[in-house]
Amino acid sequence: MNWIFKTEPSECSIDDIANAGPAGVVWEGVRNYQARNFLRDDVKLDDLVLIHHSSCAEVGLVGLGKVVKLAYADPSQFDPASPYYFAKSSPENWPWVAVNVAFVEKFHKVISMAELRQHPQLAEMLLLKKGNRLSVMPLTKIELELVLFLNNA
DNA sequence: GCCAACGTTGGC
DNA sequence: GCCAACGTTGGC
Repeated sequence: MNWIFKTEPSECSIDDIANAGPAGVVWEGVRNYQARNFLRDDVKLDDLVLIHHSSCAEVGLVGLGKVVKLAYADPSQFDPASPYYFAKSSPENWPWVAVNVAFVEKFHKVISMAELRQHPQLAEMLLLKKGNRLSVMPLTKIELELVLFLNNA
């Protein structure tokens, strides 16, 4: 499948992913059950991931990554020093998973949500839905291909 | 910083 | 298990 992952660039930007090398970055800190279920059950190796910068000056799609490690226990849930620490997690029983995401490409420009909204083919894109707060969401092949086309347009 | 939308919590 | 109150997300 194909995905959009949201990230705050102050925490993990497309450049950080580019600098992480083939092992990728640890995609940690997902603390929503619906997003967790996608990560755990549906995200597969080599799935392509559009990277979306949120809560920043230039919100939008900034590049492409791919999944290089399947879901495993999110290490941050066990780390009291982490903002993502989850006190109820134990080594035997933990709810939160991480995957690793490696760099594929950085877009020539930030593709804003306003630009995406101009394309009727993207009307059903979850990212554009009102009130959507999922940080991990599926994307159709058509939607992905159109975004990649827009990057080169 | 505003605020709509959604998720979570907790009393009952 | 209902639902009001509260907290968080995240675009604008």
